[in-house]
Amino acid sequence: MDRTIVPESGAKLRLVEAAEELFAERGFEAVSVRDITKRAGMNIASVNYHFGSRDGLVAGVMTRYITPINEERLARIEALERRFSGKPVPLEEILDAFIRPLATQVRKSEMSERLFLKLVGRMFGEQAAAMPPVVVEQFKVVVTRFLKALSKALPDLASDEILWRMHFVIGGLVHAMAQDEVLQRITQGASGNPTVEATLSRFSRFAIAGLRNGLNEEAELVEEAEDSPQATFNF
Amino acid sequence: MDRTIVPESGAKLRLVEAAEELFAERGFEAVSVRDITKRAGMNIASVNYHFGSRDGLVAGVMTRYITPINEERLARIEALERRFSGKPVPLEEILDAFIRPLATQVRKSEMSERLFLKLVGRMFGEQAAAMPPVVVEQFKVVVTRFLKALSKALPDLASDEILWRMHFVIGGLVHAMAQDEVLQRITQGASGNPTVEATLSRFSRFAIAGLRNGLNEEAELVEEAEDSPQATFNF
DNA sequence: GTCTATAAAGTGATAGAC
DNA sequence: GTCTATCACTTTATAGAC
Repeated sequence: MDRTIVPESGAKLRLVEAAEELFAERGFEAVSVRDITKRAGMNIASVNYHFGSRDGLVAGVMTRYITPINEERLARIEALERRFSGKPVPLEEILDAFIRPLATQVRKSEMSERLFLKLVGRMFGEQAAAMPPVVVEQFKVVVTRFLKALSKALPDLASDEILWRMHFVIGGLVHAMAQDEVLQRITQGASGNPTVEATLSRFSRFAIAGLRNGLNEEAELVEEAEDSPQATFNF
Repeated sequence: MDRTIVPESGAKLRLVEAAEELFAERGFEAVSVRDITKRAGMNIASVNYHFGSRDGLVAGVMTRYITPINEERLARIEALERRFSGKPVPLEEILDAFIRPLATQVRKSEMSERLFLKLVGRMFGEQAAAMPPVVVEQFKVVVTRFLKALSKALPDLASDEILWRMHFVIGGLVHAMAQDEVLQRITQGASGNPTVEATLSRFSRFAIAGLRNGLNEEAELVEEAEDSPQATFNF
């Protein structure tokens, strides 16, 4: 049995590609080994032979795109930090380093844009339980690195506020990726049919405004916003 | 068999309550009828007797909280439109009408805050396929109504831009609700242990900034000061 | 309404022939 | 590496006794 999780060619690749499509369409839980082997045109036993178990295949699918995305994120943020040598990296650049790798990998992928984004969206939206430990660990590294950069770019924000805002950003990103057909259905196509780049760019502008909220405005407003966050919305 | 989907008391309620907890913890797909009846301390056949099928129970769980939330949203936006009689309702008020009902229902619920938010978050995050048609229809009404209000509040934004921004808002909201433990784990508790109200309030400020991005902020602030005397909302 | 027993179909995994 | 056949188990649903 091949030890590599994600192969470049052969039977493993065929299985991974069939699984990706099905997982994107129906979710990780709702697809059986039989569904996958049937679509791949392979034998039922092949999943266990090549991946050890169904979970092994799930891990392979998760790793295949998430790893390059996170590696590109790290490479970009490191390049930015070198370029700005100690000084804070502008917020726009940080967010670009976080989001652009999605577009990069979409282009590399042979899946349709729509399916690719659904797949990546599901990896976060659904249980992280199936995520292989390696990927989870890599994620921690990425998040930690980006939070540190954000802290320098937004020095007037409390660190827990940055944490929460980044959490909201990731949520919007995941949702925008995975749930596009919901938007289409509710609005009967009024959202147009934009490219992935256009949507990600639209999202970036939205997210930057949210991250920067309360800064760069009147000083009074900043004070107010940070003093009593709860009183703002008196539930 | 009782025809009401969500009962006030008795066997149906016990099943719904057990199901809610399990769905919140593990997701709608990963829980079996056996799991539910076991936790409810009831017989395996009771789900089919009381709800016709597993899907009937899922529909009951979905309806139980989403319906009141959407009804409260509609009541609030209608009240606002009456109060502002034709003039645009301020953005802060619109978003408040959309988000506050979540806090209202959390308080009414007997579940823990954490579990309740995970449950509601999952209803959107996971497939809307299981959502009963009545609820889907109600959702369309809510979204349409709020988009119209947003268009009046943000007259300089193209309608498809408003659509997308609202989509990002809902995504951040869902993610913030359903995935709190991810945030906790990655950051080892640095996000604090805020109340639901505090989190929703934090999110509101983030979302309003994103929605308003690119518009003339000074003009907005002046208008806001004149239009809404209750300046407790310092967005 | 509640229970037992069971049907009918699906699940992941594997032994062993080729 | 690929295949068949099958195991052991779980799933939802239901018929029928009480």
